[in-house]
Amino acid sequence: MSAIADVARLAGVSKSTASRALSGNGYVSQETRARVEHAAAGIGYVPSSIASSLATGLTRNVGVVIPFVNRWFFSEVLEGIESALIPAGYDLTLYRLHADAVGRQRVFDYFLARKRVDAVIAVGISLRPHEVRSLNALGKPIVGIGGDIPEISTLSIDDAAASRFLTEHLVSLGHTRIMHLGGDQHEQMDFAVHARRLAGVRQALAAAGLSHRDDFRAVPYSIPGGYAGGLAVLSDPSTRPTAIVAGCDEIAIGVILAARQLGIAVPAQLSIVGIDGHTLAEMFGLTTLEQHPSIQGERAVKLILERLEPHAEAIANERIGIPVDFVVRRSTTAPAGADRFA
Amino acid sequence: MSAIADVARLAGVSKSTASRALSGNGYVSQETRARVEHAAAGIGYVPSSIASSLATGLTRNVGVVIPFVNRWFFSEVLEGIESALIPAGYDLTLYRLHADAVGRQRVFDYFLARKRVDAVIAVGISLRPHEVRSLNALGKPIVGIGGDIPEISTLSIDDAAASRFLTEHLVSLGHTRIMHLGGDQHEQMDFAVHARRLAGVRQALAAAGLSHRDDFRAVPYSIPGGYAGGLAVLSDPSTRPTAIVAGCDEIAIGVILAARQLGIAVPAQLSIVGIDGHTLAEMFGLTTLEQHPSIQGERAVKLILERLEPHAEAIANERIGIPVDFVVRRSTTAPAGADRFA
DNA sequence: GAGTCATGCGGAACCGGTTCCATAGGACAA
DNA sequence: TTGTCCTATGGAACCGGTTCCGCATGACTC
Repeated sequence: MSAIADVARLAGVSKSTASRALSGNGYVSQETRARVEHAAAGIGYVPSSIASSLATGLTRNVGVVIPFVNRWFFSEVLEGIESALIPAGYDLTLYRLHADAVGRQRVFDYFLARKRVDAVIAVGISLRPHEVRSLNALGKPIVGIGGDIPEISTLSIDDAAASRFLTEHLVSLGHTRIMHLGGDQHEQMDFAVHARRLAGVRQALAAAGLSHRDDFRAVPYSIPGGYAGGLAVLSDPSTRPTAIVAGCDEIAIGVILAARQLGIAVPAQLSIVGIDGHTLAEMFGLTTLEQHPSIQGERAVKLILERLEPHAEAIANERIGIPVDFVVRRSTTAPAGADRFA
Repeated sequence: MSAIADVARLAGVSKSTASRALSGNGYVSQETRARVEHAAAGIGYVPSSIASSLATGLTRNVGVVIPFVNRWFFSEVLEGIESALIPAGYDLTLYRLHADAVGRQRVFDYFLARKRVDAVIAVGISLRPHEVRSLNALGKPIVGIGGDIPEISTLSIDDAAASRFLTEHLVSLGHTRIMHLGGDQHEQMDFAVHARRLAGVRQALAAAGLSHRDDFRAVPYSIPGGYAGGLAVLSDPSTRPTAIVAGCDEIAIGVILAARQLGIAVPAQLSIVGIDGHTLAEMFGLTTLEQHPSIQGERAVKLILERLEPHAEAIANERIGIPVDFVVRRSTTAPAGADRFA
């Protein structure tokens, strides 16, 4: 194991000069620097980031806590975080936070606190006040994605506004029997995303005077979930809605497949909208509200890096709304028989 | 910043005794241990894993290099790795290795080598000999997933055998016009997965005397890729195959959607098989060969942990074949008009 | 010619744990 | 009674960098 002391000896300088030469901090003559670098290359010197971290107090490592890595939204966010973090010279340590409270406790107490990371990005996880406090006490910046967390900066779309907007769009097309297929209210994760999206739909329906009893059905947040839910909701022609606001694109795609299965023409007999901008949305001609999760990840990194600047003292915590893009494709139109220009 | 020295002072013992009391190594009386623990709790002592790493030479951190996190196979593997690593007390540091060589070089030189990790798991990335050597020189165990890498232990399915088996299955059903829709031979990643799967199909076709010119079409490894390829291949009834071996389940699902689009009945007019065991395979009734990527991730962790045992000196490098499960669903049958028992 | 300042470098302390070594008391066996 | 072993603890070295401080040199200013 060759250390910087070996490099120094070989170059005939002191440890401190070798350190300065290799790190570029402080005064070192051109000639000395060259000698040190040559010596380092000669013995294949590799600096120990651990020793460096201990001395400087900086790990150059950011912890990402996330509930899933194999779901579209989360993997996209993770990709965005990774691609922004590495060029900035930071490592990414991944902590998947399961539903189980013990594991969560363990991650916070055992891993995050132990000065292993300089900062934390929480994706789709609502940190508890004491979790925020313990991280704050260690002076570690935190940024959240996916919902509001008191006392820290967060990045998210406005879920209620999103589904309200989509519902209003369907209303403006002339639909009157609109239904929401979204996530189970009891199975949602920390942020009440499912509840907020449902609320948005209901707000729009109420505003249009189109509220009705069967305005919602809970389904798993996946293509099979949307498919099964779609079959259930669409099979009876007498009660069938003319438009569906899906809780996410995956549900929407499932509903499209269910409609095809039942021989219901989309959009002629059924309009469908989703939220996400999923990779498959284009192929299925899905009208959706894109929320660009990978950009959310990149922006979170930018916020973290700002807070990691040496001088940056207290940056105000803010709730940053992520802009969404409404993309109209072939899954929406006016309901059959409606006069579009009524 | 309270350190172990503060704990020691508060408990009226030496640093060494405090360390022994808290870590559980060495002799400490019950009474002293209790005093130390009480003192630690009192001032909210949090050990620095960095300092511990420097002293012990162990980071309790495993590096995972992976080309994607937002593709099914890779995210499943990652999930499997994570869920096995955390309970073992290890952190997971993620390095996404892009196609670009500069980034790759950087990851290896700048991050992995710097003693930040105790071991490396390479997923879907064929480490170069010098990369393996540099990691070996640092005494860091490596395990690969997805293909063979000289000099290290690897975990993978036998790609050629898999596609050969599936092709043989279609042959045994009586199909004679079998085609492969797989990945572009020039766009594959490090491991020649695309080439090997194509080779397996051709071996089986040749063995059955069914070789033909139009036995392969290159498509993107995705549902839209399979869809577009499917439309192209299936639109002409005179040249249409009666069975398709897809390079992966996503392509297979795309082909199923293309067939539906063209009004081709699956499996009556077209049999389709995939490789993967994708989450959506069941919903589409896809006959496939499951390769359980999350289990591959878990097994890789097991291998890594064995190699990380203090005494474990030289464990032989082996190529471990991952068992696959053949799951027959509704996408395969004998070709129309064929006498199944001929 | 004395004072100031920028540059270049070595020595030593420091980050916060772990662990080797020495010391000492008590139990137990020969 | 002496020797040996086990337990319990403190002191100090150590892991491998970074950085503060001090000293020396040379250029430049007044």
